[in-house]
Amino acid sequence: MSREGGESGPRPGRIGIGLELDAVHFKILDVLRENGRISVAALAERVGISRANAYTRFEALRADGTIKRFTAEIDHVRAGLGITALIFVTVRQQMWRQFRAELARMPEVEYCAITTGQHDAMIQIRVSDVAEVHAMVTERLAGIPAVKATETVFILDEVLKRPYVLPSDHPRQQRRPAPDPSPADVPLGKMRFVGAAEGRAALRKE
Amino acid sequence: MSREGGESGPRPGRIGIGLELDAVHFKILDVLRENGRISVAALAERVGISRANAYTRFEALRADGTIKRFTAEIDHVRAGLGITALIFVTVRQQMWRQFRAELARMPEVEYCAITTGQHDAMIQIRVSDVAEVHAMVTERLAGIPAVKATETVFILDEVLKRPYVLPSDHPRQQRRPAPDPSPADVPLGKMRFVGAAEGRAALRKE
DNA sequence: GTTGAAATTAGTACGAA
DNA sequence: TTCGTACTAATTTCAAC
Repeated sequence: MSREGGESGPRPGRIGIGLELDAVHFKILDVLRENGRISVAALAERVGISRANAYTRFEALRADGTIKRFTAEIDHVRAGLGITALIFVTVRQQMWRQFRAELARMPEVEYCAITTGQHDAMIQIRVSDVAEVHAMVTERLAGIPAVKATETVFILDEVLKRPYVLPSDHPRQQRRPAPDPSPADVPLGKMRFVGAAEGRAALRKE
Repeated sequence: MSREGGESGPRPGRIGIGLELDAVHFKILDVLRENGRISVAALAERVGISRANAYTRFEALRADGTIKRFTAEIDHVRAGLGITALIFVTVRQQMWRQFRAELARMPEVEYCAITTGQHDAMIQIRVSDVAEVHAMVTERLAGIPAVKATETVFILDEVLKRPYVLPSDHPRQQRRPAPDPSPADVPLGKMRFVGAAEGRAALRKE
C-alpha cells in the first residue's frame, strides 16, 4: 500500500503510512475512548459490524499504533494529588537531551511538550500540596543546567478534558485549503500569535 | 469542603470524603492506568490479592469516582490530527459561564484549564493543519465576547505523557509541612512564579 | 478476605457469501 | 473483506470456608 494517485473524496485519516482509516475505524475509536473496557462483542454491536470484523479491526488499530494503549482515568484529587501546576521552561540550547533525561526521573510530571513562543517547553505536574510545587521548581528543575528559566502557574480548575479528539468530531471535515482572508467581522486586535520566530529555536531538539 | 483538624498519620489518598485508599488500591490504579483492559482476574494476580477482593476494590474505585473512566489513547497523527496548539485565553470577568458554554461546542478542544498568571485559561486543541488553528482562533474564539485576548503557541513535540500520576510514584511520599527555607545552593534567579496577584492585575488592563 | 466450583461470556478458527 | 457459526479458553459470579 503506497501513494494513491488522483483521489477526489475527502480521506479522513490518511497520514502517508499505516492503516487507512475509514468511518468504521473512527466509530470504533469513538466508542473505545469513552469506554476502553468494552468487550469486542459489545463494540461490534455498537458499531454495527460483525464480531469477527470487530476483532480484525481492533487488532489492526492496536498493531498499527493508532490505539497506543488503554488506560484508566484517575481522579487526582481523590488519589491525593490535588495540586496541578504548569511550569514553562526555557531550555539552554543543545542541552535538550539532558533536559529530557532529567524529566524522565521526575514522577510528578504528567505531561511535557516542546512549544513555540516565549518558552521552550511546558510541563504539567501533579503534587499533593503547593509546597511541593515550590520544591519541584527550586530543588529539582532549577538544579538542572539545561534549565535557563522557569515560569510557574497554578491550575485552579480543569474545565474539560476530552479523552482524545478525533477528526470525526469536527463539524467540517473537508476544509478549503486557504479560505478567503477577509475577516471583516473578526476583531483581530484580540488575537496574538506567538510564533517560532519570536520563540526561536525550540526546534533544535539536538 | 470539610477541613480536617489535628491529624497525625500520613494517610496517602485521604481527601475528606470518599474511599480511603491503601497501598493495594494504588497498586490496582497503577496496573489499570498502564493496561486499562486487563481482566480483573489478571489484575488480582498482578496485585497479589484474591479475585473476589480485586472485584470488590475495583468496583469500589469505580463507584467512588477515583477511577473516572477507561479510555483508549489514540495516536493523533495517525488519526489525522497532527497539529496541536495551546491557546492562552484572557477571559472577561463575569463571563466565564459563556466561555465554558462555548468551549463545550468546540470539538477540537481536548483540554481546558483555568490558570493563575498572565492569562486566565489555557486550552489545547488538536486539528489537522495549521490553517485550522488560525481559523479556530480568529473565527471561533475571537468571536466570543467573553474572550478578551488570546495567545497561541504550537506544540512541536510531546516529550512525555504519563497516564495519570499517582502519589505512589513519588519518591518521598511523606513530606515535611514546611521545609527549611534556605536554598543556598539553588540559583533562585532562574525561577519566576507568576501568581494570582500578578495575574489579576493583568486582567484589569483591558 | 480467600478459595473452588458453575454459569456466562469472551476470543479463535473456519467455511460461505 | 465481511459475516455467521461452532469450538475452545477464559472470565465473572456465587457459593462455602
